[in-house]
Amino acid sequence: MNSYATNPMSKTTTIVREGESCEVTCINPSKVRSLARSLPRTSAVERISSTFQTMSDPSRLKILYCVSQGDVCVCDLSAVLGMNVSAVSHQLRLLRTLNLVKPRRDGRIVYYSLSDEHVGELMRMGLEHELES
Amino acid sequence: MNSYATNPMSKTTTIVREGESCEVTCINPSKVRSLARSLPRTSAVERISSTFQTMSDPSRLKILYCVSQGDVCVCDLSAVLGMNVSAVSHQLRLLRTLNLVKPRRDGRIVYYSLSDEHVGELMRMGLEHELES
DNA sequence: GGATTAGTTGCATAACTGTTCAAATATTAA
DNA sequence: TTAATATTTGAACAGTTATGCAACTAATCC
Repeated sequence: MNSYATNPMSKTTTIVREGESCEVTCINPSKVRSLARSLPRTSAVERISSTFQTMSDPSRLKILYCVSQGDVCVCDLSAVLGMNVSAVSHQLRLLRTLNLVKPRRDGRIVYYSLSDEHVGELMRMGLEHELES
Repeated sequence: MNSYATNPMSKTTTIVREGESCEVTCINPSKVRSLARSLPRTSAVERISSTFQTMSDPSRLKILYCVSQGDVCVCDLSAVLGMNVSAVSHQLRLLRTLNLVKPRRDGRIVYYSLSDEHVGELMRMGLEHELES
């Protein structure tokens, strides 16, 4: 095979990554090829992970919880969460940009509500598991 | 009421936040009290959000996907993902610390597999939604 | 217009994070 | 023991991010 002091376990095989073929060294070629075929491409994984990232901050997750229960204004969110009004507004802007919440103005007051049901589902699932463990 | 030029919408009420009672100014006292009652406490929210944070990185999410399909060694993960072996190992250590993956040594080779079914569920849900949209 | 309230935004900053490089450890076989 | 391989680890770095402050806009009522 070769003249090294130990037998390397590694072999080489060809896989397709992000649409382009490339040769890689690995231990289990068939497993690697199988994974390379089924792994969603980076663009899709990035979209999913960014959804999770939105829910990865405690303050933001609390905000999402509140607005999932119905319309809540900035001032009330600030009161419930014990957060600076400015901090709440910054987070709401982020959520607005991602189309996860939608604002409704009533005079000086702006009410926010959850507009993405998928995020609501993931949040409920996370909550359920946490409370039962 | 008062002698200001405009009528403020804000009122004050008392809620319980993280176990301690505090007076807050808000627009809708009853809504605020209701949210304050149902909002899980910070320690629980932090645990949930840290689960989401784990899945908020594309590389880590790919690793989790791979090890959810069966045992995979570091070298093969590196090959499939096109990542530095060291980077993969760093991420695996993090996942190990969180008890999300478990290692199994076979000689020089260490195989990792998913050990937290809840994370697997959340990942599948995220994937399903992404692929259908 | 003028004064007050509700909310937004830009900037600065401190904290965190993912990756790489280099060095170390663990295992195997000659 | 020696050499090679598979993985781990520590340190450093670049990039990101959540928050607070101050200044701003938007809306209301006199």
